[in-house]
Amino acid sequence: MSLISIGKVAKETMVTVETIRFYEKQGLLVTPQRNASGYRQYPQDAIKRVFFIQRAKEVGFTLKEIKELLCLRKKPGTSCTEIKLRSLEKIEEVEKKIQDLGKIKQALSLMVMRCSGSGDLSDCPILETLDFGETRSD
Amino acid sequence: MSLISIGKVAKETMVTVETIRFYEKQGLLVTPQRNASGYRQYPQDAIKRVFFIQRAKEVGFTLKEIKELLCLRKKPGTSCTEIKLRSLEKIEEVEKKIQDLGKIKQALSLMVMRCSGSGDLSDCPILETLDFGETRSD
DNA sequence: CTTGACCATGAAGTATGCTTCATGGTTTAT
DNA sequence: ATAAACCATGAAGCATACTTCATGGTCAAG
Repeated sequence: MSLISIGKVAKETMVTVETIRFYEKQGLLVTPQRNASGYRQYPQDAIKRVFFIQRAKEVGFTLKEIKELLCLRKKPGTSCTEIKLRSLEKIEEVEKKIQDLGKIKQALSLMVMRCSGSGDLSDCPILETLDFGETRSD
Repeated sequence: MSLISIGKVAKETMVTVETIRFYEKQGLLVTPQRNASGYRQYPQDAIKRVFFIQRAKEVGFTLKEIKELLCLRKKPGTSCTEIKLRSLEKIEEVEKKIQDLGKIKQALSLMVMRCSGSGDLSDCPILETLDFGETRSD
């Protein structure tokens, strides 16, 4: 039940109050209640939401995409089937990112192993060890 | 051996020639050889490099960070131990991102399951299903 | 009752990552 | 030999995601 101030949300999530107001303007945070003097009053929920935004940002989602993720919900006019479909699309996106990261990690690991070994690390190890396999030879 | 033009690199990697020149200016692509008329001549390698940049960008690395990744190499003055250390740091970063993505995927999957079930998707399913567990109650 | 910490708004400024523009030389096919 | 396609440079413009600034109201402590 207890409502919290914008400063509290900012402190908990380690972002500035300006950023929170910015997210609100961009539609990522629902416009909160105001108290008598016009101060924003957030539900505890808001903290989770800001954390989610931060995490999603760190893995390459834009604010627009994050908004879409946060808006995947049942609105009058959207069918459950539609939400399901869009969620599945998003899951595919996420899986693609996980794969990409896996490849980057593999390349880095290989480099570490080479470093430990007798290897001569020449020009650009990360590129040598890295083969994404998309060099079309047409 | 065969060198390729900037246009070829652009076509293969599906970025614009301007972007490639921009990456060069930012130090992400090594300044290429020039032919008699001043045209850039890239090794095949450049294509891989641009692909790497694109992928790293999609998972949330900035150009500056990508440059660091691409520069993890043996330069006179850097010890193998140092490269190893920095690589291990990068691996941790990558693992953190993979974890974050896993959580986002989990939340999305849960939403899909709810959609399939009899569930009533109320306010914001992604937040309901999502618990990052970092709501400090101090 | 005032000082410092907090809140509000709107507008302008900044960093990143390109994109577009203006201008002009090169190469290739007809 | 000329038009279309490609290359070059530098400067300006643009979208995204904030940050800073200017200005002023609110509130709790001493």
